[in-house]
Amino acid sequence: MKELVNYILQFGNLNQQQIDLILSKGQEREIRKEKYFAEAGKVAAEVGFIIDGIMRVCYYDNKGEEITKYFIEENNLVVDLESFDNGICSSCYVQAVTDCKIIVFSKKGWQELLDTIIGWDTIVHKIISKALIQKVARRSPLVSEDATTRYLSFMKMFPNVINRIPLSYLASYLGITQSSLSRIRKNIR
Amino acid sequence: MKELVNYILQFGNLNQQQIDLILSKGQEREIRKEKYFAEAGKVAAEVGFIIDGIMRVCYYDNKGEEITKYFIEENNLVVDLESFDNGICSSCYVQAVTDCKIIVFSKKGWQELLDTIIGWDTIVHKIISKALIQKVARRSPLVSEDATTRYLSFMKMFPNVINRIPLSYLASYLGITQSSLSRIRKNIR
DNA sequence: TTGTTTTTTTGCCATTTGGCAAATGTTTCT
DNA sequence: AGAAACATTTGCCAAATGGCAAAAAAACAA
Repeated sequence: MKELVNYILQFGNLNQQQIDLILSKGQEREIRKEKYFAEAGKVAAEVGFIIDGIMRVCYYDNKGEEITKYFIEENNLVVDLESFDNGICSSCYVQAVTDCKIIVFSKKGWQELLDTIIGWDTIVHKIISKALIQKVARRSPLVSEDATTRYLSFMKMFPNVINRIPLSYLASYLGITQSSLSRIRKNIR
Repeated sequence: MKELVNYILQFGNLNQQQIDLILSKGQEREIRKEKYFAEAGKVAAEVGFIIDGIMRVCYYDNKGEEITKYFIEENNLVVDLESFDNGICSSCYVQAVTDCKIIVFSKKGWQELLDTIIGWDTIVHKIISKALIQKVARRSPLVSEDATTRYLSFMKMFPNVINRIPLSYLASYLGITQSSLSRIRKNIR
């Protein structure tokens, strides 16, 4: 759980008692590659923190194509905020891309922390804002760059991810076809 | 200021005194078409709420091309959060696309509200989360759709914006060239 | 109105990317 | 190891988009 504690303390200070309380609400869980942490059509009921592994958020577009919206790496929260906060059905799947180890908080446990620990809500706000800003920042350049540039940027940004994920996931994330991505790889070598 | 009050009250309850305090910190300002509300390289020092008009956030990519990252319409907050919160230089310009009327809060006034009004931070957080989630939701489909679909989606989503903005802004927002966008328009008619 | 400037459209052709299917390579399971 | 399932690469050609420059249209100013 050390990773989670370090992560949280970046965003604000907590005493040992508060940290222990937080950890007491978290439950460690393993998720096998390709298994789902959350599914479209269901209401998100848990907040996860990835200790090890890579997950992805994906959905099916109106042509039935599976689109990877983003990847989430180690040391990040994973939750469909819109669904979790508002109790509405999620439109995305959250799937383990590699075998993952995560810490899970139930909605109930999470709420208890918010009610109990003074300042926890502020920390959570900061974490969430940062994550959302990061999502926008990562997704935006993909619109204007050409395919090769997108791939190179991804490599630069996630050097340790690129060899752990299937090409098809990456292609849909970058907004290109598998074959195009394969050709781009070839040209770069 | 009625618009601002309605907007805020969607996210939480406040009494009249609190509302008056908020409004007292806001200052009405007009921004002429093409003028800037905020500039790249400067630290964001104000939060704005657009009463009337359309603004856009844009930057110059490494080829020197001007890219519109998103449009912001009436009844939305406008602020570069990363810059405003962390005191770092902004990487984007915020520019009026049409003549705009906005309500402006200085960083100082904004902070005073946060310090004074209990629950205001929660409301602000909700507003910001929603806005960020919306940004991701709008930007994401642009990656995977083809150019014509992007344009049609934009038209559907912003029917009352499309005729108020120059083609060049829209093209860079959609990630295509002006000429392509012009041809797409032609084919649709 | 007239002339000037800016924006948008269009033509021509090059380049990029997609679609499909077959071939090759890799993983998984027994 | 061998077979089956799955992932990636490749070839071929079609379709989409870009680049550039000129023409047309629209907006603006005198």
